[in-house]
Formats: sequence, structure tokens, C-alpha cells
Amino acid sequence: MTGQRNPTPAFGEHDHKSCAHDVLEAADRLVREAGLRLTPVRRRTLEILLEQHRALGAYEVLERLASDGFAHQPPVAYRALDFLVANGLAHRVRRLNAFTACMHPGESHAPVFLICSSCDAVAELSEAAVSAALRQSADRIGFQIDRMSLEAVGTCPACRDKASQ
Amino acid sequence: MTGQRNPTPAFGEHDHKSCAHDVLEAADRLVREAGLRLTPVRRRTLEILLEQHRALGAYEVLERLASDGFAHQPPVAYRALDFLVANGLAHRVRRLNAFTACMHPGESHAPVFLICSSCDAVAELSEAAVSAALRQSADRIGFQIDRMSLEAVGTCPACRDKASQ
DNA sequence: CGAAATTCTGTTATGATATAACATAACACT
DNA sequence: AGTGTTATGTTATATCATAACAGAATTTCG
Repeated sequence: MTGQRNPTPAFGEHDHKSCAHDVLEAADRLVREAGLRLTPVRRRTLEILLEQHRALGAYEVLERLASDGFAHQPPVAYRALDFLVANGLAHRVRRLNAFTACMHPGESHAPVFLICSSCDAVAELSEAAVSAALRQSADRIGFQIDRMSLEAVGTCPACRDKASQ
Repeated sequence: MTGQRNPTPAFGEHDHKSCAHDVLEAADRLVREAGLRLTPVRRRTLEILLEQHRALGAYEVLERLASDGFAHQPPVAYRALDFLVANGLAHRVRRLNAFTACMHPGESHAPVFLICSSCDAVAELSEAAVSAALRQSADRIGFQIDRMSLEAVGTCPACRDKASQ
């Protein structure tokens, strides 16, 4: 029940420790239920992504992993990240060529990302209206959607307030 | 009036020659009106993008430019492409790290791309519903959107028909 | 016109992102 | 333990993108 009050924790004060902890627990459970393995690299990679509400480049993750004793070749990071993405524990933010932890693991969803260009925070909306609208537009012309990226760059509430003072 | 009947020419038979020609004419006019210059590289780059309804990587464009006598260093392509994007004559498709000609130059719009993973065709929807939905979701939490990417990967009508036969 | 300012293009070099391919190690099952 | 499978280590390279500066073309304006 912790950390559920703020719909977009990325853009506001919140108990980040429990927010990250909850997601990690959910990930553990989901992976186990799916008969997969959250190996040390994979778990650590998810932890790294969960430390901040922003997107990290693969090489950024790689540096962190290396300093934790893992090999420091690109495939190490990419494989772990790919695993997380494939299993819905992380998302790729195309706009940034970067990765971010999924804040709603388990719930099937087409994530919508709001990227603050001022503080680099990335919020993941669970909102279904946008993806539904896109799906509908596609349907109308007979296009069958498999995956979608819905990303917006702009200014988050906090940075907006700062700027207007 | 040519080529205006099909809402998503990318996914269907159409008079491509006139479709591309119309866009190029519009581009000429728009650039002139804005006091900018559609120099040879820039014009040729747009022509290259207009040859197909798909997205081309910068290096693909570069090869084409080189065979037309332009220098074959990456900045040549990137500069031309950046110019086109900055002035609304082309779009960047983040999902593909590639570029595609804008099919509605002049009309301010947040493009929605439908990318066929089977034939690589890219359709640009002029549809405003999706971007409006996203804008509304962002508004609700006080996020101010500057730019957005709305992209979907899937199967276009033609490839769907082929597959089901 | 002709000099200065601006914009555009050529060029070299390098940075940043991503994957192919194969070897070795760990695990899971019988 | 033996075998198939999955995961990791490692090397090398492919792909995408930009910084920085030199030189050419175009525009501006006295």
C-alpha cells in the first residue's frame, strides 16, 4: 500500500525508498511466477534503474554495474536491460535512447512517458486514454498495432514553478 | 487536388509521383515564404525521402547524396535532415533512428506514425485525437508538453491481407 | 560595387549507442 | 554424472550522431 497515493511520483515528493522497494518486490514475484530468473546482474540493473525517476543510458548502467563487480562490456548491460524490457520490468525511452524502470510491472499497459527537459525526470503514466485513441485511429485504417511509443518532452510541474518565480 | 483521396497513401496504391511532387512544391513555397533557402543538398535530401513511404537512416540518405555528387561525410546528411526537421518538412522517427518526409508540411501538427514491421512502410496520420488525448493527460498533472513522439509498430492493411491468405 | 557579416558546405576526428558471434560457465533435469 | 538449456564473459565491429574548424557561397548594406 505504500507509495500509491501519488499518481506520478516522478514529479513530486514521495517516499522513494518504499516506492522503489515495492516495485522490486513485485518484480521478484512476477519473475518467479513466470518461471524466469532474476539473476544478480538483472536484479542489480533493475535496482540501478529504480534509484532515480529518470532514464539511464545503457552505458551509464554499464558503468554502475562495472563498479559493482560485473564485467564492463556493453553486452552485459544490454542483455540485462533487454531481459527487463522483454518481461515488462523496464521500458525503453526511444526519445532518449535510454531505459527506465517500469513503475507498474504486471499490469499490462502501453506506457506514456512525460520527460522533463529541465530536470530529466521521466514519469510513466498508466493512463489508457492515449493508447486507446491511437489504437482506434489505427483500427480505422486497418493497421494492427503490436507495440507503441508515446513520449512527450516538456516541463514538469516542479520545474515550471521554479521557472515562473 | 492530386493525391488527396487516400488518407494514408503509404499503405495503399496511389499516384506516388504526384503525391511526392505536391509535397515538394509545398516545401518550395513554404521555405520561400519563411525566408529560408532550400539549397541543392536540402532539396535533394527531401526528394530522396519522398521517393518512398518509409523512413531512411541518415547514412542511407548520405549514400544517396554521395552518389549525386555531394560530400559523403555524415554531417552533410545530418545537416540537411536537421534543416528539414526544424522546418517541418521532415520528421524523425525515434523508434527507427530514421527520417521520413512530412506529408503535411505547413499544417502544424503532432504527427502520429504507423510503422509496418513487415514492409517497412511508414504512414503519417494527421489525426489530432491522439495528440489531444496526450496533451490532456499531461495537463491534468501540470506537465507542459513541448514536443511529442507518437509511434506504433505493427502490420499495415496490405501485409495483413497477404499474411491471411 | 566591394567589404563585412552571415549562412552554408567540406572535412577531420571522435563520441555515443548497439549488436554479432563465439567461448565458457552455471543451472536444471533425469 | 551426462545432457540440454540458459546465462555470462569477451572480442570485435556495426550503426548512429556530433564537435570543431576551414573554406566557399550568399546576403547585407554603406
